[in-house]
Amino acid sequence: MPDSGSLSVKTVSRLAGLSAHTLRAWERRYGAVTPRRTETGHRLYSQSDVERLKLLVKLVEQGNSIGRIARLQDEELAQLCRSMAPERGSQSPLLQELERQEQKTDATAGETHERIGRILEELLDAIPGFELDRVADALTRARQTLSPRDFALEIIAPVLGEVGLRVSHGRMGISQEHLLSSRIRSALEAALEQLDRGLRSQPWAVALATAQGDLHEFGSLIGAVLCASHGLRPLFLGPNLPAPDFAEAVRSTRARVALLGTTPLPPGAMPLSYEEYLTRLDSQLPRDCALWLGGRGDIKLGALKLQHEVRAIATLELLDHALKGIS
Amino acid sequence: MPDSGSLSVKTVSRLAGLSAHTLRAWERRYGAVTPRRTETGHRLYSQSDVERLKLLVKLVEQGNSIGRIARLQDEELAQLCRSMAPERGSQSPLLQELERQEQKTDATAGETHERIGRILEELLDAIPGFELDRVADALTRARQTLSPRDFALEIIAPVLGEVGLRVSHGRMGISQEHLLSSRIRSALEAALEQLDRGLRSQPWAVALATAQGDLHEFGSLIGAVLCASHGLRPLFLGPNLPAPDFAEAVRSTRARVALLGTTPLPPGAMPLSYEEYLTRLDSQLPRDCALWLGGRGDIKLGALKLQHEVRAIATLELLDHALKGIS
DNA sequence: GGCAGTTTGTCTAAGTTTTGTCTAAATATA
DNA sequence: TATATTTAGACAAAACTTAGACAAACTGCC
Repeated sequence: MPDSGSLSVKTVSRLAGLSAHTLRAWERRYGAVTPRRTETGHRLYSQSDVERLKLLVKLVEQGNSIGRIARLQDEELAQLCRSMAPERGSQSPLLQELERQEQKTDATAGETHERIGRILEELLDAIPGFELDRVADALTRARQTLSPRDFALEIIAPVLGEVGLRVSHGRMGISQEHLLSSRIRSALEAALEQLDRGLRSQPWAVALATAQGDLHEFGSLIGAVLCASHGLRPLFLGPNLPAPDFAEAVRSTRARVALLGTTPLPPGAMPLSYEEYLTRLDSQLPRDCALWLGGRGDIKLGALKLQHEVRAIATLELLDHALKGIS
Repeated sequence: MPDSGSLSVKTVSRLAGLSAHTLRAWERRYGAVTPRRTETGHRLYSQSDVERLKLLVKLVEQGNSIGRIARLQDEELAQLCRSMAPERGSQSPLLQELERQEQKTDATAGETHERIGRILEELLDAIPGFELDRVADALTRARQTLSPRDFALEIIAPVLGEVGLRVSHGRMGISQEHLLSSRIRSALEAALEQLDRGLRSQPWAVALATAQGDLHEFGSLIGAVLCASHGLRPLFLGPNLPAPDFAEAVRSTRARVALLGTTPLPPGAMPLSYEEYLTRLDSQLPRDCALWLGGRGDIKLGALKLQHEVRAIATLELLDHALKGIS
């Protein structure tokens, strides 16, 4: 029985460093610890009770309120204790930021998943009632807690998928969709800008766009975030870009990859079919620039004779992997 | 709850280095941080709140005014902090102070105009060569030096006008235009979000959108920024919104004004003409909601018999004035 | 330079919540 | 019997809340 010691109130009070009165009050009011009892009602504290109490005392001394932390699990207490530790005085903001990023990554995998689930739920829950505050909060929180890559892949992509479904089933209005899209786009752009600031002076690596008439920009935008996450400086040219302009941009910036986002579109939505668009793009693109197709656009590559080798990358996960390969 | 510390006002005041009074004033007046609350109303600060506050304190000490920086995003703060830092270290505090005073006084009214001119030039100069870094810097600087209203009216609107001219004259490529638009939009959205955070809990005042088929969103977006600057909470629904959805959104949010952004478009660009669109919108809009038309769309109002009184507001300056009237 | 208006830190006042401490009476232990 | 522990409840200090006042400093403007 290593952990079932039988320490009395007085002993524990001395060991943990608080009065017996307080000790009992903490138990009565906040359930800070729940020692075993003798048949006659006397408390029997264990060694781990003492440890827990010591931790609580320490945290309270650091300014936490006992009523708020008393019911936390041991693990949560330990974590809180760790996160309270860095109380170094005047650090440069840069260092602070780095530290914060470290803190982010040190969340364990399991927790991350749970958190992602919560954020997803929160987002999808807040949309129907125009609760933009909650949406904004959830997005901000997600962007602060997760890496840009995870933010894009684990939060934004699923949300967009679900939104698409709901809209097509009539379970979500177009105005709600627009509102959410707008917020999501601005969050993605902020993430992209943030990453991009770290890639200045780097050469442009991947140019992204969608074809003329294709207004679905999110695929490319997430693609750009992924590129930047892998250290490949993206040139996000937005949706609806004519082939000559795409080629010209690639030429001017000497990007190594041209990534065209594609979507299954009804015929006639685009002034040129994907096949026609690709033919033109192919002929005007520099020789040493790779041509990638992202997304699930309906394209018959077989019939085309293109100079560039074309690589089709259907999903964002595959793109993530492909980028890992060339970075 | 990984990041949801339970720090009290007092603790945070000690950690961040400002008085509890000031801390609350910053929250009340500028929304510098928004801690969670207990059921009884006591504030619960998180560790990241503390980080943010430390940053704010530092920036305020360096001469920034809290009212201007309190609502900036965390990253913007970090960036601002970095950009304030450069020549520190070897200088005496006295010299720093003198320098700061110089910097302050040299920003007189007359120079605001000159500064606007410089930023404009910088922007238009950096675009042709894909110098996105300079573009981003200029935009960030503009957004930090100017009020959101001035930023939108004095910088963004003229730039967009000039860009439109250049594109139509073939003096600017479409890819450059897309790149710039994307940055501008994200800057405007950031400004909007920043303002919006100060308007939470306010009722929705103005709903903005453009008609189905009209993809020009900048007018409405700037309009939204103007609304927010005047304390009128905007609901920016984005471009390309069908009339029923517009009306539904207005109904759900009880917005007092529906503002439709319009543009002179070639016939056939929109599935419904403005006249048809307006007729539908008019019939579905709540009675007590005003209907405003922004921009220079070509609309024959005379022939229409609408229930709502329609107010046409051709320019952003006029909109600014109209908003002043109802705020 | 002087003047009106805004910004901002500080403070007061009155009321609520949290929390450590204590009392009283009953029971247990040694 | 003397000492410890139990419960329930009382109490007050400390801390927190909001609303508003106020003056110093800063702003833009003439």
